[in-house]
Amino acid sequence: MNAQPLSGDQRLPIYQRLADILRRDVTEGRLRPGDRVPSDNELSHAYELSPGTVRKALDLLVQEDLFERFHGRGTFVRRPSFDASLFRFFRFRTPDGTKSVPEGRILRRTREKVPSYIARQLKIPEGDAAISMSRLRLIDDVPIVAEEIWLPLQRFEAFLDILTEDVGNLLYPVYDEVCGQLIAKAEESLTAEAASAETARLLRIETGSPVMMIDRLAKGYDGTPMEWRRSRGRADLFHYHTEIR
Amino acid sequence: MNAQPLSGDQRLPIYQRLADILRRDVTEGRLRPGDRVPSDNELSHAYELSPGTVRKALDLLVQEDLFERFHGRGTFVRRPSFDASLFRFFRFRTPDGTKSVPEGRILRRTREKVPSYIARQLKIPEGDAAISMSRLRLIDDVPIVAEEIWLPLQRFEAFLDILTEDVGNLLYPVYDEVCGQLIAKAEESLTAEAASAETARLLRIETGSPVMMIDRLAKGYDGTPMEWRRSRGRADLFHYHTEIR
DNA sequence: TTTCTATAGTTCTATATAGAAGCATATAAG
DNA sequence: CTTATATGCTTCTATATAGAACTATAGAAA
Repeated sequence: MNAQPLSGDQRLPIYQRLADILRRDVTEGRLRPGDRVPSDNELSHAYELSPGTVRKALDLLVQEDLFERFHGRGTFVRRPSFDASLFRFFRFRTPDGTKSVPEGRILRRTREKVPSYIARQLKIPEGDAAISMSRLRLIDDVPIVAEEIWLPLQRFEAFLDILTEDVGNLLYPVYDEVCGQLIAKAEESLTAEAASAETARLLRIETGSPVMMIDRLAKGYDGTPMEWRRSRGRADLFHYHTEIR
Repeated sequence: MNAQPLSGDQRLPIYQRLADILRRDVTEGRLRPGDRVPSDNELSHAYELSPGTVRKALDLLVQEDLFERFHGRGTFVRRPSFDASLFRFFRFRTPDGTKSVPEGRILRRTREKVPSYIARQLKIPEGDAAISMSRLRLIDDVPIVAEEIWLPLQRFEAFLDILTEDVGNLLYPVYDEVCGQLIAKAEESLTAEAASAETARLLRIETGSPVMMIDRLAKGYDGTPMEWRRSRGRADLFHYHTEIR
C-alpha cells in the first residue's frame, strides 16, 4: 500500500524502469500467466507516479505481448500460445475442415548422452545425460511431422516417471504440471532438405523427397533454454504466408 | 495555416481519425517516401488538437512502420525496404563475407496472355496480355534463385521500351523511374518442392533435389496488386530464423 | 426465477502544461 | 579557416486532470 521507490538505472526514463520491474515480476514468478496485473490506479499510487506514466509502461509491455488489457476488466499476464509457430503452417486439418491438435505419439523416450551441438543450444555441460525422445504427429493416423526432442535431465527428471501413453497431444502443459517448467517463448529456424531413409520411413514418403525441417529452442520467461526440438514434415503439406512492408 | 476540421467517422477516437488522414496522405501521394511529416506542433495547430493526441496518432503510424521518428530531427515517411522479405534468408554472400545485392539477369521478357491464376492475383481480366519475365539471380556467377515475374501491361507498358541489359540488379527502382509505380508492401508465401528439370537446369542442381518456392504479390500503398513473382532457390542455401512468443 | 438498475471498479480518450534532450544552422571567437 | 557558442527547432518524458466507455456485481423490482 505504501509508496515504493523506483529501482533501476536512474538515467533511464521512469516508464521504462517501471516496465523493467513488471517484466521481472513475471520472469521471477511473482506474476504468473493469467494473473491480473495491478490496475493503473494501484500502480500509480504504489510508485507515486502519474497515471499517464504508468499507462505508458503498460502499453510497452502490451506491445511486447507480455501483457494484455481488457477495457473495463483489467490488465493480465498473457498466456503464451504458440499459434505463431511455424508449425501452424503445416496443413493440419481433418477431412471435415475442423482444425484440431494433431495426435502426438511418443515412439521412444530414453536417457542419452547429449550431442555436443545440442548441449551448446541447451547450455548444459557437454557429455551430460539428457532425455531424448522420438515423437510422431499424425492426423487420422497419417504421419505429418516427425520430431526429435532433447530435454535437460536436471529440470525434467520427473518427466521420466510418467508413462508415455499418459502423455497427451501437447507436451508443454505436461512440462508445467509434472516438472513445474513453464515455456514462455522460443526461437525457430526453418530450412528444407531431402528426406533421409529414416525420415522417409517415419513419414511414409519416398527417400529423397523434400521435407521441411524446423529447429526450435524453447525457453522460459527468464530466457533459460528448456527444450530443443527438430521437426521434419512433408513439404507438400507446408505453406507459410506472411506480409512484408 | 488555418485550422482544418477533422474528417472521418465521428464515432472513432480523434487520434484514429488523424491517423486515417495521414495514412491517406501517403496512399494518395501527398506524402511520399522520405518526405518529412509536419511536426507535432504544426499538426496540433492545424487541426486544433492537443499535442498529446497528435503524438498518439503518430505513434500509431510509427507502430505500423509507415512513419519513422528521429529525436530532434523530425518525423518522416518510411522508405519501404524489403529487408524483411523471405529472400533475405537465402545465404546471399560473397566469399569475403560482405553482403551485397545479388546480380539480377533477365533471361526473357515477352508479352504473353496471362494465366488465369495470376490474373486473379493481379486482379486483371482473364485473357489479358501482360509482361512475362524470366530472371536469374546470381552471386559470383553462381545461380541462387530463378524467378518468374508477371506485370500488368497497363501500368508497366513503358517497361517494354527499355533494354533488358540496362536493367540493374533491383527491379523496384526501375518500376518507379520508368513507370512511376511505387511498391509499398507485399505478401509472400513459402513452401518447398522437388526441382523440376527446368528449375534444375537454371540452378545447376540435380532434378528432384529440394528447392524453396516463394510466391510474392507486391502492392502499392493503396493495396493495388502490382507484380506477381514466383522464385525458386536452392534449399541448401536457405535458412529462415524467427522468434515466437 | 428473471430482469432491470445502480454502483464502483476498470481501461480508454483527450486536454493542458512544463521541461529535458537531441539536432541543425547561424553567428561569434580564435 | 576552424572551432566554439547561441538559438530555435524537433521529439521525448512526465505530470495533473476530467470525463467517456466498458464490465462485473449487488440489490431491487417484476
